[in-house]
Amino acid sequence: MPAKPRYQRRKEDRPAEITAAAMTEFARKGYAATRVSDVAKRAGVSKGLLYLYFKTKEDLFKSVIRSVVVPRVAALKTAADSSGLSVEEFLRGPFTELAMNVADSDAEVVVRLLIAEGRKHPDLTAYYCNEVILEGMKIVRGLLERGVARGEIKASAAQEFPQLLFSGVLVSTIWKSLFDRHHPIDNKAMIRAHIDLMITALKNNKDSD
Amino acid sequence: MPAKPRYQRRKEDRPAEITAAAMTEFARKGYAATRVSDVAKRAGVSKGLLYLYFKTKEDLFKSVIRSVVVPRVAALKTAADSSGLSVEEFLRGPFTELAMNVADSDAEVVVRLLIAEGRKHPDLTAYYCNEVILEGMKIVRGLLERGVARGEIKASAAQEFPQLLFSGVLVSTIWKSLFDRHHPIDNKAMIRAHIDLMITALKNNKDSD
DNA sequence: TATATTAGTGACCCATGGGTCAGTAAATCA
DNA sequence: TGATTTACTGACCCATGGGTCACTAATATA
Repeated sequence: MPAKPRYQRRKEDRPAEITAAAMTEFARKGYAATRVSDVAKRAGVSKGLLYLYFKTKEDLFKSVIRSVVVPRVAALKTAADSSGLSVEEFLRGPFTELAMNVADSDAEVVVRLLIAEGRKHPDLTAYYCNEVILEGMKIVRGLLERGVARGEIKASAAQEFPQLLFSGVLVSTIWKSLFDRHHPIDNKAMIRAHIDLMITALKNNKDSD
Repeated sequence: MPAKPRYQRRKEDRPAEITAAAMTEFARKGYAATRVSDVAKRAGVSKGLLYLYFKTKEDLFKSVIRSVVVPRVAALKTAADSSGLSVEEFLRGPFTELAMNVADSDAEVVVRLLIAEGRKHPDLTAYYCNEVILEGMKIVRGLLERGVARGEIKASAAQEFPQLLFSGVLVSTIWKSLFDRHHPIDNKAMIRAHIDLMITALKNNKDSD
């Protein structure tokens, strides 16, 4: 009777499994405080194997970021394309959905990691800036301009700074990661409140009273 | 002729000087990547002396945070007390001033450090949450309630989530630290834009059109 | 069943950097 | 002008953890 093999060779699945394990560890302890050996252990793999698939720890970090960001960007683009929607419909529909999703998923960790470690990885930050931030801004800006043209909303500085539309999610993310244990709040309600405020602001001229 | 002394004993000034040096180093490289010896060198002091005034590296970190936070909280309280101001006057006056100040000073670094390292220092985070965040929220909430009572603004979810008023500064801080080199923006204009939007939202009911 | 290939292992190397402490010299005091 | 105190130095210690590599064994092939 042959003893069961000590391990199986699963070349295809290893990178994804290791990336997922790294995600978990980074989320718990941050980048610097996470040991590569812990990631390996969580992935059920030796440290040596990890270094077969990832050249360095930084490489692993980048892989974690991309694994979360790439599908999210795709989702945003899809949402933006499905739109004969009005500004309000878009913001209350797909936009809210995305915001909620970011607020309680892996993406939350990525936002935190990027803020924390971004400056040490300039090429990663550049990638993120172009592929996520500027892309997101372009979509929202386009939406707002169309809304103004259609007379749904008034012109405002939100067109110049569409990133402000995302500020609610940002607050929610940071709150969740830092203060929620000390002072828990209803994050989804807060995100909804922010979108409400923004919609009200967009519909009304700032000179009105 | 006596050679000039190799060093002077300056017990009073050392802690502040070391804290300032640490602030600079942490700002450049983050907490984990900063070597205690680098801080000492910048402060013009030996590593041994640093450990005479600060028990651990973490201790030093806490000192940095407090050194920036404490005077800022005082400023906010003062601003809040000087107020027969209307909501709009307060937001366009002292509040804007504080926001601008945070956006281009040491405070920016502290915000980043707290987001990055906060979870590893729970007692520091608790302190910050209570002394800064909840305090700031209380002030803004009080202001909003008074504004509603006086009929200056409409009731809104901003009363439940006054932290949303600060979301513009947060976006600005993070933008500056991560994306400004890739895609520079006028941060002060953005902060002003955010306050404009908020004021418009506060003055108008969300059912209006 | 022998041979070749390569996924996978884990003991090891060593640079790094937080923290210590025996000693030094600047100020203070008698 | 010694004697005492203590702010200050810097060489040292050693735990930590990123990264390597000689080896092992699971699969593929003939």
